[in-house]
Amino acid sequence: MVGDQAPNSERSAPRRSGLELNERQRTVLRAVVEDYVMSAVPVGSRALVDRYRLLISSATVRSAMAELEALGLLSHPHTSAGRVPSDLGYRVYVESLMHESSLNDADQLMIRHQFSQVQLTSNEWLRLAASILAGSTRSAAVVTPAKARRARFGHLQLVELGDQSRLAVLVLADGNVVQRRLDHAALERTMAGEGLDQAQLDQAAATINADLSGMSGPQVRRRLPKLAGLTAHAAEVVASLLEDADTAIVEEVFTDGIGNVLEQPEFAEGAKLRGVLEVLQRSDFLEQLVPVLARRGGVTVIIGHENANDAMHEVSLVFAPYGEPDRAIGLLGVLGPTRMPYPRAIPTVRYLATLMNELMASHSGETHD
Amino acid sequence: MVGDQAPNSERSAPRRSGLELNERQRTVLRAVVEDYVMSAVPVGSRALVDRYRLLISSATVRSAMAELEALGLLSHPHTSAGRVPSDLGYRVYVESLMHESSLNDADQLMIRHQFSQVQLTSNEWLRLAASILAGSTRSAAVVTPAKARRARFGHLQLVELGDQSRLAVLVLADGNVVQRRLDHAALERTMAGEGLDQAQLDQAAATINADLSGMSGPQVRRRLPKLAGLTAHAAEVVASLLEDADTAIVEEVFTDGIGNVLEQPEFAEGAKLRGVLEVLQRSDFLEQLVPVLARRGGVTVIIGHENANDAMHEVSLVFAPYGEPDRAIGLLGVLGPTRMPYPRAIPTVRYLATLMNELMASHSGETHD
DNA sequence: ATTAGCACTCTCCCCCTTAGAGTGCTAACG
DNA sequence: CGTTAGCACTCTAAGGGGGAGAGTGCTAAT
Repeated sequence: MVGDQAPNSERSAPRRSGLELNERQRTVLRAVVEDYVMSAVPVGSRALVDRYRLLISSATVRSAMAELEALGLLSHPHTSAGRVPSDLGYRVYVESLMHESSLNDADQLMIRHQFSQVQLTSNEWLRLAASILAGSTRSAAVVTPAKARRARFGHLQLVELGDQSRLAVLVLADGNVVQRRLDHAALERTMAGEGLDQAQLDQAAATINADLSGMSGPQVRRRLPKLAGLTAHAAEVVASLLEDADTAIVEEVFTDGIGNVLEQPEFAEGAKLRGVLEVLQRSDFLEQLVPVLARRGGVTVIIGHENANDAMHEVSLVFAPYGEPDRAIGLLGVLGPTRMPYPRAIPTVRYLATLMNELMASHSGETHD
Repeated sequence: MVGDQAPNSERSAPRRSGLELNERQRTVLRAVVEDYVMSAVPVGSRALVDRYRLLISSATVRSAMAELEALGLLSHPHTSAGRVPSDLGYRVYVESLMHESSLNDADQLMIRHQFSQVQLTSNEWLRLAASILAGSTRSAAVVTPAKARRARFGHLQLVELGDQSRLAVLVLADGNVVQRRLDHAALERTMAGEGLDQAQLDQAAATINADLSGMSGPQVRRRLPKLAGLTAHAAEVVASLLEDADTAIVEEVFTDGIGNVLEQPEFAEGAKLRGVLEVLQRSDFLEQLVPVLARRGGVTVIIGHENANDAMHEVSLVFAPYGEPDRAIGLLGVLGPTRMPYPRAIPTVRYLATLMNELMASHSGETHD
């Protein structure tokens, strides 16, 4: 329905050198990939002609396989097993062999329905997106919230809480919200006065708002000396809030369907996933991915060793950015073994990215805690 | 340092019938549990006397083991393997055999240091808490944000965004924040007027705030008819925001260290964790745990089959609530195989719970997005 | 009551064998 | 000359003995 026919150039990570396959090789490679993705069992020449009703003999398939292996597209676990696609083999498949079925209308409707079903706030969108991705690709899904690369001041509100403290709520230019409770001591430093009522707080906030609109943390900090005494510490608070928001771009990552991956035979030995989970959870891996994917746009597929991170050498990523390039960018996608159902994963990821775009751009952009 | 000597009664889930062990049985059971927790290998009588320098012979240990097995505290994988503690065996160990070393000062300091290190917002506290729990117990950690059982109105702010829309930021009585962007259409219904400037918005908010303070979603909704026309739709928005907050009590769950569990031999076959992960992520499992743990207070240990949920029959939970019972309650704890280092996990969980309490209660209660 | 001794049981591991799948090569075929 | 049938070869996976070792339970002696 939306953006499902992206050009191939959009999704390839590395540029391939002129790798020209004849029709038979293409057919065989496609069949090997698809069979192996289904069965997880190395596929032999005989099985291939049987299952795919190829009109050639197994011997012919064998020689084609040998050619593909020489090209580095297939590999041999050992002499007498079937063939398995190499990372490069998957790459060729994804770029020029795959029949990429755009997500059918029923699926699209079903997904849309799930989103419309609930009174959702944006973090729940993320959770739901992850859940849908995981469910319909049988892989692990990862969704990060959309945040601006550099946090900018939007609007500050000072709120009186029940007790002595105040809450500083800072709406960023990208629509996200950062907040901090100010205790009594901090408040005195900020306001140089006690017992301020809400009207006075609003007054103070108005001053700040007029002054700092659109600024980043460092800018606010540079501006500090020039501010009237009243708001100096408040500006300090604002600056540190903005800087917090900067450093924690991908603060929360929503994942789902890790169990799906654990079920795959390549990860039957659970410890193999350990490194992947750690990279996902702890490092700035996703954060570094944001600008890369944002620049490329559309769906990016990263297969096995194409992945820079060692821990990720046995998995593939199918990811897309969403959001508005100049405002807030988030990531969403799936992670699974290289033996991944790309023709399913890619349109699903693409569709969800466009859907998230719609949701963000159009009317009710809600956010929750 | 704080609250580390809780009475035993505080942490047992089921009440045990009078199960009286003599000194030798206690010693043997303790040794079996501790050895098995360390090694993951069924422990034999001979190995036990060797490793623990028991002053009795292996034959004596054997008969003690047979007694313990008759009592249901130990079990036998098969005739000629060593003994393994049963769930009940762990239970007895946890309740009356364990030497629970309170977290030593160095560890406490180290943890405190990590919290003081960063300019943290509350969700990052949660993440950090999970990370520390996972790291120091070598299990999976789970932390949920502290939320009030029933969301109550605290303070509403209407914020003008750059474009045509406004943002409704609702600070709940428990200090959490819910927000929703109001598009143009919604805004007209709300305010019956366009081009309202910030001052007018503040005015409108003030009216609402005076009226709805402390109310729950349904209460707001009941009050709707009595409100002046101007704020009717705004109140509707408030009500639905409150109800959203209600239904999504445990909206975000921070987990860490799943890889630790995958490394344990009992979960070497990764798929065994699948059910557990699903329960944790999808169901209301944790949500149901909140009131139970809150009522019990302190650290609760749930071992294997004590767990109501079938998927959890092979894991143990060591959890504690944190927060203030009447305001906001959250959960934190670890999940691992029943073969868990309880004497380490329990004090760690307890310490982190008290630490989170301190952080929440005392000066800078910050919250972020 | 405790312990030494001993027969017995069971798993684990190693090794061997076999069956089966799949390959690569060669020679025949259209 | 590309394609195919045939065949020898290779390698794995699965199954079937043995030990070896660990551990038990029982009994008799202390």
